[in-house]
Amino acid sequence: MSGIPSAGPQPADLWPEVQPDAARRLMLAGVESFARRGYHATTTRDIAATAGMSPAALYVHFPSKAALLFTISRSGHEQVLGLAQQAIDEAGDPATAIHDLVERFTTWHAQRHTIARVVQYELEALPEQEYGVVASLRKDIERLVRDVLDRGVADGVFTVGDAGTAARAVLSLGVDVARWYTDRSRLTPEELGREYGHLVLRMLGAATGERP
Amino acid sequence: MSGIPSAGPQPADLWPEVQPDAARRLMLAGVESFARRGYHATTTRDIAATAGMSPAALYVHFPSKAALLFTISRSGHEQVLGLAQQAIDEAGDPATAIHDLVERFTTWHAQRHTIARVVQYELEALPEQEYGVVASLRKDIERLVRDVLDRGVADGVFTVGDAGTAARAVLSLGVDVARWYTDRSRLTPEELGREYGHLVLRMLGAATGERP
DNA sequence: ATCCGCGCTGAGCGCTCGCTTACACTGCTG
DNA sequence: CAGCAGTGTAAGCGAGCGCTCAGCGCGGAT
Repeated sequence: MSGIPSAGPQPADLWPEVQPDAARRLMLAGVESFARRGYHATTTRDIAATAGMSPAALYVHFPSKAALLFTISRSGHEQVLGLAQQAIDEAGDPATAIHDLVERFTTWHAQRHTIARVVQYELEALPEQEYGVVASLRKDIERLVRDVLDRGVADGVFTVGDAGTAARAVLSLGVDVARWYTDRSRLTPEELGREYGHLVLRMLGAATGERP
Repeated sequence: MSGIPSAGPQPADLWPEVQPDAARRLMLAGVESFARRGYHATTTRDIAATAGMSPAALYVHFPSKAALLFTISRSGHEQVLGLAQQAIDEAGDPATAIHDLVERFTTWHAQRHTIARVVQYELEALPEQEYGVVASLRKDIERLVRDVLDRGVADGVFTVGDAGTAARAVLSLGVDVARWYTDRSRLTPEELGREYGHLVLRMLGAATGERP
């Protein structure tokens, strides 16, 4: 159905547009630290040390530790939203759309599992206003999936008891990948994405013409 | 297939065996605080205030804040392991076993979503030794699911590309419920459990004799 | 040659953290 | 009644936190 080539597993080329270079290094260091220990257990000294700078350097580029998290989180959510939207736009029918969306969504969460962990599990640490921005992006993503599911049910390709619950389940599978996937996991991000795309179609009652 | 009656949505009767009463109130306060803000963002003063005591009272019953988390986490993991084991023991075949396991697992995570959040998402805050104990319980749970899946594949009732990946997916669905479920969610824990039990059977390629 | 402004640092401020200590109250036991 | 174990508190210690600030080095414009 889709078959996206891997963009490379390293996050080195994340945020190529962020200027100056030091700000990007701080974001990278923040992702690393937040993912490993969690936002609240991470100190600004940790982040600075990982980025090879003094603690005060953080405040030259970001007004606060929370603002650094927000920049990371918003960017990640925008990437995911874009990737979901693209999968839907490029697909002709709901089954292909859901399949490709799940495949790319899952692959992204496995490939970028460090940033994905921050994106999915540290958003409650955001200040109220910033949280609102991110929450709105999350609603957009859920709405996208929900709408495709509704179309599929209307077309008779999906059979689900409750579309809202099914949408949650579809996203849950991909989101949870960020929790358990590591670089030592047996399947590559692409293999996992393909497998999950398949599982989800079956879960939704869409015949995929398979047999072992 | 199963149909477990709800044990009551309130966690008031959790840990009825914990003595003295003040220790249980502290655990309850800890669960509440850890779930809402996360372990590291929770202060011992928060916990004590929620339990209606002075900060020093915590140390009468627990040697440290981390020990309180450990007590909560271990107990929760033991409950989940027990519930999974029981579902398997009571079922005659792999399909029924997986269905009932997912149903009870999901219902538990929705009904006890506050403690489930702590159990599933705060374990990395545990000290190394305590983490080991909990990690071992988690391995037991995963092994349980994995074994049932293997049996089902051998019997020809399940069709999956990779049993390990499928086991992860099955557990992911239930675990992630703790992240998004709230008391205001549209489906009751029991309804959600039934729906997820159904979805998982279909995901595993087990015909359930359904049609809308 | 001088100046400016950006990127960065060393030092440290004010505060809150987990936890300890000294002590008080209660009810039970001899 | 004295003694004691169990349960609680008020006060506060030392450490580490997020963040600030005065100043420094340096490349480019004047």
